[in-house]
Amino acid sequence: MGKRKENSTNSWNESYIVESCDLTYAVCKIGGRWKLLILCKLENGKLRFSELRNQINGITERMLTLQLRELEKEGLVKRTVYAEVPPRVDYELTAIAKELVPIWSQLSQWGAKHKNLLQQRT
Amino acid sequence: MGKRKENSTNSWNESYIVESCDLTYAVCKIGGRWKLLILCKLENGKLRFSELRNQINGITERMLTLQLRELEKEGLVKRTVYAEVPPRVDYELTAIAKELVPIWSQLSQWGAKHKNLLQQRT
DNA sequence: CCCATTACTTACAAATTTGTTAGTACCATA
DNA sequence: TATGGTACTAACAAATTTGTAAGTAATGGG
Repeated sequence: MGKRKENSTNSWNESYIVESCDLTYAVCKIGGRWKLLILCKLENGKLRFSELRNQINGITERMLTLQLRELEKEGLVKRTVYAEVPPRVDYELTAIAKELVPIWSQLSQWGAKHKNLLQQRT
Repeated sequence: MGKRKENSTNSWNESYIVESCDLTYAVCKIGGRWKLLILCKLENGKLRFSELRNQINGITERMLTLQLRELEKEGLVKRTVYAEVPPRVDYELTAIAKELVPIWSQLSQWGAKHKNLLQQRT
């Protein structure tokens, strides 16, 4: 009983997103608990799975895998598997993901500014 | 039995956020299912509660209230109550929220571009 | 007095997202 | 033959987020 939810925080109804603004679409791509953190770490080049795991405080292997899979599917991250044992896999930003870098640096500055403002009020 | 989760998608542990990057902090402020949609609608000036409700497809009054409250608390939206009956309340962007506008327009362009790329692959 | 209007609340239920724990495969090395 | 390192998966449980449905207050007009 009760209708199905038609959308959730980060994986809405594709049709809805596509109809609505590109901004919402964009934020979906990088939203969620871990995605931005992962993308940030890759900003300076390739990293292996284990390097990512160690650099991102608190992430579990499961979450890292899930998020990397989504990022890959959405074309933000490129995954390379080397035919070695023990396995070696690395991840890097795709061209379009790199285009986000200047944007998120602005956003980051905004964040810092906003944080200061809020602290002053307290 | 199982530790408490120390963070959730949009309302993590303040200390963790503050320690970690400003980018993550910023994305938290505008993350979640509805916040950006609300902020976008306010881009061109004040709107009443009911106007927001009508312009945002699918939002419920409960969610609109909750999100507006958070945005207000975080200094992104200013709420003005008029002493009238029936009640009249309007919402507008604060100065710091307006600084986001150029950023989200870039993000929006990125979103459009990314959407095209993905479609070409299919 | 009764109703309409607006901007909310409240209590509850469901869905989604995340976390926990325990595996798996592969081969090289001891 | 047993062990170790790497990059995962799978099953389950818990937390968080969102939705639903039903109120509430205040007052002007009929």
